[in-house]
Amino acid sequence: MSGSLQNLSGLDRVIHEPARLMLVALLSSVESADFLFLLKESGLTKGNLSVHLSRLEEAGYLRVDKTFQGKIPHTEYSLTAKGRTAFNEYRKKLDPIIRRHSKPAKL
Amino acid sequence: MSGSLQNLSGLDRVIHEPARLMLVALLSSVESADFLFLLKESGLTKGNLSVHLSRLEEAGYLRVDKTFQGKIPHTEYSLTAKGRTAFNEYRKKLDPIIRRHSKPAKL
DNA sequence: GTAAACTAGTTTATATTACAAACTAGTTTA
DNA sequence: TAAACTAGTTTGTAATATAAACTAGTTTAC
Repeated sequence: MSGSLQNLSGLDRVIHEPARLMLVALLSSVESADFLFLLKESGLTKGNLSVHLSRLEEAGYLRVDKTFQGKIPHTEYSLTAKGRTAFNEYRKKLDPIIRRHSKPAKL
Repeated sequence: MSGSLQNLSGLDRVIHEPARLMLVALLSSVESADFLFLLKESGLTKGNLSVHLSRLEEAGYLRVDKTFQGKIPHTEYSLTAKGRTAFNEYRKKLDPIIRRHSKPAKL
């Protein structure tokens, strides 16, 4: 490993998974969101959404606030500071690959 | 799925895998590269590199040119037009997520 | 002349996943 | 009282990624 791309090997897999990347990107643009909103926005199944949210919570990237609105349970999800930092780190790593270097290789 | 992030579900998994993303990014910046170069640049093990290159070849993203330099086998890998297109598509999809929208959420 | 190091892989085995579907447990509304 | 709702958990399957072991030859150093 001598090139300048070695950084990709340490890419945060928790965030890299498309479903979770979608969720983290979504949550990074709002203060918080509830389960139903994330379900509709993401297009994931309930089970799948639940598992991915759990994974983000385990990683410490997600704060889960469970309350009752009357008798109905209501859960709000929001990124933690750690989650925002991890997302920013992730974007920083991918940025040079996603951005155009503007000098296309001679074909 | 009503939001603007549904595009991520159709993300090209062949390219998304970090090891292959690294390889494709690498190959997109050169005309071609041989096995040893990719091995050193990527930091992957031989078997792993071999498998990932096969997967890219199966997807039609990679052209493999096997020759002999004297009696020693030499293999050159280069992206196909399809591979370059797929990589550009991939970057186009991730771009809005990786780029800063500049308006940070109110914390 | 033979053992080590090289090119360029393939095969195998293990471990981790992602995902959908089925299930749980309760509440509300028609 | 049955259907639809919130908010999940559990389970089973299938696809991965990865490292390690193996193949098959060539070259070089001792």
